[in-house]
Amino acid sequence: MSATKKKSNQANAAAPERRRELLDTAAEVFAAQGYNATTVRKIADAAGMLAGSLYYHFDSKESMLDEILSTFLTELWEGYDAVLAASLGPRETIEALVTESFREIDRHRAAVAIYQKESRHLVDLPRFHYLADSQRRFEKAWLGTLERGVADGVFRADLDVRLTYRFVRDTVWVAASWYRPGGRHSPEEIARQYLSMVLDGIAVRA
Amino acid sequence: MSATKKKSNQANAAAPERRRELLDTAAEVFAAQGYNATTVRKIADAAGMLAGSLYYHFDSKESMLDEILSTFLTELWEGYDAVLAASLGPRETIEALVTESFREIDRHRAAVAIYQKESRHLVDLPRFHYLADSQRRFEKAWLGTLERGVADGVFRADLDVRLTYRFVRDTVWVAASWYRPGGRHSPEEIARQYLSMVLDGIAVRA
Amino acid sequence: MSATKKKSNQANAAAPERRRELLDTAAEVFAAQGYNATTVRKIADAAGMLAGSLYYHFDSKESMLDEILSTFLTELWEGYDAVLAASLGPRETIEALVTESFREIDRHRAAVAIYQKESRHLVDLPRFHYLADSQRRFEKAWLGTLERGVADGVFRADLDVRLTYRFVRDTVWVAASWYRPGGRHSPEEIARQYLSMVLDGIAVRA
Amino acid sequence: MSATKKKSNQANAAAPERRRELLDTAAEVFAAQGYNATTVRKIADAAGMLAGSLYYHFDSKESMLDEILSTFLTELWEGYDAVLAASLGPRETIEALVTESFREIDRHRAAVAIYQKESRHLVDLPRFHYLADSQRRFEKAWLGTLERGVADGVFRADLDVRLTYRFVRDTVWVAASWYRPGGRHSPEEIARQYLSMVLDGIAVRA
DNA sequence: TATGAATGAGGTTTCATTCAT
DNA sequence: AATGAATGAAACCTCATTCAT
Repeated sequence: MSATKKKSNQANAAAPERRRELLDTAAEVFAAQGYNATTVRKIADAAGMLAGSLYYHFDSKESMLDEILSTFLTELWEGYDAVLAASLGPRETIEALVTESFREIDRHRAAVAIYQKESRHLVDLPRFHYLADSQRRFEKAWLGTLERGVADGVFRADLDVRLTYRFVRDTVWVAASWYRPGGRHSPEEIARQYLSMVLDGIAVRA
Repeated sequence: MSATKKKSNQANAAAPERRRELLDTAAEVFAAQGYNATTVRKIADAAGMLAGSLYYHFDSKESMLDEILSTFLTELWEGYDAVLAASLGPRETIEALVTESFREIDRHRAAVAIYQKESRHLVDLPRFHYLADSQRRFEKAWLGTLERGVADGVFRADLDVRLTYRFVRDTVWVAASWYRPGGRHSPEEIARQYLSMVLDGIAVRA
Repeated sequence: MSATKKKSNQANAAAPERRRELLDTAAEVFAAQGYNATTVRKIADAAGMLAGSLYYHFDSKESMLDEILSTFLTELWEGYDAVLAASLGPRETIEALVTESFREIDRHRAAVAIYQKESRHLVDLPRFHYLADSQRRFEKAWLGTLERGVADGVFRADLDVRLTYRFVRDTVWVAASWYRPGGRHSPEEIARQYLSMVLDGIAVRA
Repeated sequence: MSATKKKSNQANAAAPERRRELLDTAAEVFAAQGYNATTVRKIADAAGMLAGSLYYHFDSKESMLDEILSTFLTELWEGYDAVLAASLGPRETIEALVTESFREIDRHRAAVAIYQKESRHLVDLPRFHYLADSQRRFEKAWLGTLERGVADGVFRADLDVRLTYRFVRDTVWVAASWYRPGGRHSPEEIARQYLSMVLDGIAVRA
């Protein structure tokens, strides 16, 4: 994902499971404490090794973050692209995107939480420009679907579509901050409840 | 708010304008860059002084954060308590709380953004235990109102009230991440749109 | 000695020689310049490393001081306890304590000098409360022996025993301020001279 | 005392009582906490003013120390010189010097304590060279008297006179660390007890 | 005389990173 | 693969000192 990856420590692609383990550990700590507040030593502690040893596996703390986020976004877009390629109606598209999003939160909770908290600052770094690309595609997919729904008469025309987009987008992703995999609700159940609220409202109809 | 406030630099309460100016500056930088990524030098630069000079006014970077958050929460609860004391019906209470919340975002955008991003880690520090207290009161107010609404038959009984609470709560506060005071929408307009969406849904009624 | 010693850098107890070397270096500088006037950079210079590198081995400048003093006191009390356990007569006990003291000065000159200069302020810090404990035991041992000697008729009854205790105590320990190991006088020789003066006086007998 | 005293704040000789008050305050704090550990703010707090205000009265923290020490030494030498000019016998000279010393401790306890703790480092600063001068005169007076006493047969010849000098000198001055003016013993009484111990010993004569 | 606010140098500490083993 | 020790930059903070009022 990041543009320039010299030969670097990617060479260790020979033992990718260890890499993945370490990245998962790092992601948990980043999510719990914030990227800046996370020292490389904390990650190493959590992984049962010394700080310096991490540099056998990764170029830098930043490259860990990079790999966590880019891996997540790659998988996210696989799911989204499948949904978008299905050419569903606007309501069904929204339902599918929301459901897919909660599934991603289930699979990549830490990465989503990191993305939420850090992406704003990171976008400024050349290495993380791909975050901006992703955001643009994201907005296009969601906003487009909402607009199509308004045009088709399935979504209300009296709401500011841009405001609605922001509300919907944020509420979905911020769920990563409280969601715990294996909890009371499956991702699909959460998606169902959320969609029911957003589509039909919480008020009893007169 | 924070437990031990010796005589310390709080003594300068005599000339609070400069203090407030500096705290506003600090809050902007914290909100823009994140608390940990904000160096005390950046704050000083933004305030047009040297880093060390900040310590004439404040004990530490952390105490600036403390004062920003506690001031915000104090004002927030003044507004909330007024609403709760009015003994409105559940729907009207939700409407008033949402409107009040967007007004607070309008007034304390930076503080709200900081609160959103940092409160999770901060709660662990004894000094910031009051954040947890506030969260508990917050949950009680919102969740209680939703439950009362369900009991009264004004809110739908088929939605998980706890999930609904989380969605509603998050959507309100994340707005601080994109809201710009003086922008296209007034806080009241945003609240209206938001309430319309959450209460009645975005789908056109069958 | 100090109450809370998390895992921290004490963990390096596996390779204690480097630690001890560095502490010896630090003790020399502390003794020569005073604890407060000693910058951590001066210690690092004397040790041939950079200031930051010291923090690989120690938590803080204060913890270096703590370890220097507590190590010294531990060894001192080993010697003292052996003397006190021997149940000698009062005069012989004083002789043995004085001799042991000068031996400790010989072995831990820097630590003793630091103790002399800094213990008064340090006792106020919770971390250094053990200094007060040590002082109490110290007083009990010396004062008790003097009192026993007076009761037994081997020490003069016309002197204020408390004043005498202070004079004796001080004279022993201030020696650390001028004593140089390997100098003209061995610790035992100094002890002998000192005991002769204190026991029999410097005046020629009438 | 200190060589170069430009026009400086000595100009305030108009109101010398305030000056003296402030110096007494400063001396107490220096003695209690050590010169380096004493911030100018602590002195100002103790004097009931702000740190900056001290600079109306004094050029610098160092010049306060200078004035405290030089004033003390001036008075000390007035007393010593009177004793030395009296041409007493060696034993009577020692008695008079010790008595005079305890009187100085009574009058200048803080200054003596500071002198004890700080003079070693200070001597290196040009401004405080006079401390070295004083030490030389001091040694000459005491050591000379002891040697004269040995030659005259009033002091024992079997003791190392240099060691004895150090013991006597240190024990006298270190008393400043525990002496409290207005306590159980007058300076003269302490001197009597001390002289009795040092001259005749604490052991009962066989 | 004293205050309030600031400066600027320097101190302690943290931390990502490197590297020989 | 990992350790142990160190580097060096930069962070937070302290403090003597200055100065307009």
